[in-house]
Amino acid sequence: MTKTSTSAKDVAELAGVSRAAVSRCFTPGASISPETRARILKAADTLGYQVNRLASGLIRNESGIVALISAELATPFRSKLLAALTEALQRAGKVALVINTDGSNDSAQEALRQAISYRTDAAIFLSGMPARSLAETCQRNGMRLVLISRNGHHPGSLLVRSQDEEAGRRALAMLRAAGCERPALASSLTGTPSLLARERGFREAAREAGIEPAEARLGATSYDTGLELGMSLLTRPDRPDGIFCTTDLMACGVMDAARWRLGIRIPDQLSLIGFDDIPQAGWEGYDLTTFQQPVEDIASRSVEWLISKESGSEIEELILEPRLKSRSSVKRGTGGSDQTASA
Amino acid sequence: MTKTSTSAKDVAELAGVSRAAVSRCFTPGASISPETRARILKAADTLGYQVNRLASGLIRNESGIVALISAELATPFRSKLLAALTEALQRAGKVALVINTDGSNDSAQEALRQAISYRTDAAIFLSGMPARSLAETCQRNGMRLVLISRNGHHPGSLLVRSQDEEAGRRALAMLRAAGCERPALASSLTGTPSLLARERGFREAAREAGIEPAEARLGATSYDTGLELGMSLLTRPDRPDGIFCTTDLMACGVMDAARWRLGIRIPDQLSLIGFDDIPQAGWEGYDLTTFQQPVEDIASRSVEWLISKESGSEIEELILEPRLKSRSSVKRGTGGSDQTASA
DNA sequence: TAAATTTGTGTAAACCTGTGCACATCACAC
DNA sequence: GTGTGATGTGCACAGGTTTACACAAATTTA
Repeated sequence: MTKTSTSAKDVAELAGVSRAAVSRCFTPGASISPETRARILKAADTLGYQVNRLASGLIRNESGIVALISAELATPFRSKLLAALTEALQRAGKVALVINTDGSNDSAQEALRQAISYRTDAAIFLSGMPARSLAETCQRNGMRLVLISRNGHHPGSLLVRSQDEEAGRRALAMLRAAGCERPALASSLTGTPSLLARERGFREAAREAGIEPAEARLGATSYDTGLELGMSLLTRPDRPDGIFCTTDLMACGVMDAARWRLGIRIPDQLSLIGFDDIPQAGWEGYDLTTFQQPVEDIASRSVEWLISKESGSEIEELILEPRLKSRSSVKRGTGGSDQTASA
Repeated sequence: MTKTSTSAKDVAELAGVSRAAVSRCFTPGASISPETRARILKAADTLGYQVNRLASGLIRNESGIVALISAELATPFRSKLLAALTEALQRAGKVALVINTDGSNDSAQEALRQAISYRTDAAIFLSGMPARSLAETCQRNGMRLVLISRNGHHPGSLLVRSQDEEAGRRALAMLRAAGCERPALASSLTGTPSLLARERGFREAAREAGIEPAEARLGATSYDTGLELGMSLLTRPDRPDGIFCTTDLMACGVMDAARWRLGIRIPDQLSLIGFDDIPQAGWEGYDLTTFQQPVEDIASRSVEWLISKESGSEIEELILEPRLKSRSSVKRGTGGSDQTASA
């Protein structure tokens, strides 16, 4: 009936040692004799004792908790990243506190406050950005910050991103190599930095090639937006014959609009390229050519950075190369090889 | 350069009050005068003070943390549930600690140990089950346990599940009403209790109708398994004309195998029913008839239960009715209405 | 005006752990 | 016998908070 769980004191009494001994028993590398250690472990086992990490974190100033701050957790890409991050954290002996936001910076800021109140060892942002002043407060307190696919750069925090602009350029080159004469661009209105970079790369490469691509930008980064984008672009008089979607989720929507609503054949009449390599991109019906985000790398290297003790490690930006997943949604080139012209 | 963050003591000094006052300032309902409260809030703001919930949880014996224990976080249904749970928890002033497992009971047990070491207020299991003894230890310490779609029942914990068996029965009835003469069952080998119940319902209803349905059970509960299931069932000499898949994810695989590998038309030649109502089931190309799991309900009512102070609340089992989402993957009945025979 | 009540504040103990310091024990060598 | 070093243990404090208790001040009541 006791509301409070068993503490080190109880274990110490049962084992007939001091509280300090049981603390040392669970501290790797502490000086303790094998026999007392065994006696304590036995007592701990019968009592079902687990070290209280709240108290431990309080005194050691290291809670072992890392906050993951994100919006739209149920989205394929986000959930994939979330899974990879939680696994990487667990491998490193940390544990993930997941806080979801509505995507706004205010909401992310509030999430960070939550993280601070739990004295989180670090915070990883998948969405939004905290104000500079709060971020500085965090870092003064020894809390590491990781920003994934964010743009603004707080000194002392790690910035992880893909070569988005480059991918946009490659997408245009691939569409042209596939013989597309009217390439188009489809994106959302969210203004996410990584999406903007992909758009920019595509647009600039087009300009360099002397092409003015059709563009459509609508709503949120979702499948439904993809459907609308498809309808909007593919009912134009000068119908595009190749579309680069800044996200796989939207690409799936575009493909479905083309195939099921307009009867357009993929890739004969329309080539499609996405970004992220979500699981659905590999599904039989889509088989979408896309750029694979190295999710595992992002996760493991982020965690690696934030558990490295030396804050003086110079690396503060991590740019990863997305790997092209070439599938059947892009028409085989006009005899040319798959060489994509680089900038 | 101080490694330790600002504490209530700092705020108290700056505001010229005692540490107790600043504690009362942040405790709703505590007795404090408006002017000192204002002075403290101002001081807290300039110092960027956040109440240390580690220390708070230590003394109040209530950390505000709830553990979510699950495998395969990146799966559409799981991530949907996870998102709903984290949101519901945040609305209730709690915060979610996500621990992922490999699906085994041992792994879940280990996760629960982690939860205990953080003195979590509650633990919600989406996968696996802890041993009875450990579960009892938790409850003795005032930690609530919620088991979602699990079967074994620890007294004192909340069991949340859908009417799976009933849904299986309805699935068979619907296929028959659609004119299917060779209904079949497709499932995974994981032995998840909810999947088994759906299978059982389907099988029993078939037996009662004097039918012996074809069955296929393979591997994990995944899209790829669905592909294999589809190939396995649909290349039989007595090819099924209706399949109930115990999961949407597998149903998508079955549909893709039928449509893209075997050229079978849906629903003319094959009717399909799934379970869960994952987002992809509503996508244009699938438009899958399925049973919608009331994810929001599951989340909000679980959280409601676990924050209710009175552990004497008698309700210990929560059975939710999945809502039928009737879409185009099932052939329109032979003139009959959509009445599904109940047991 | 005195007594009784309310209101707000400070003091100190409690929660549970990690760890510096002092000390006891033991082995060993001289 | 003492000196030296190594090893293991206990004491006591620190870390940041909540809260019971005591008490002073302010307000109401008689």
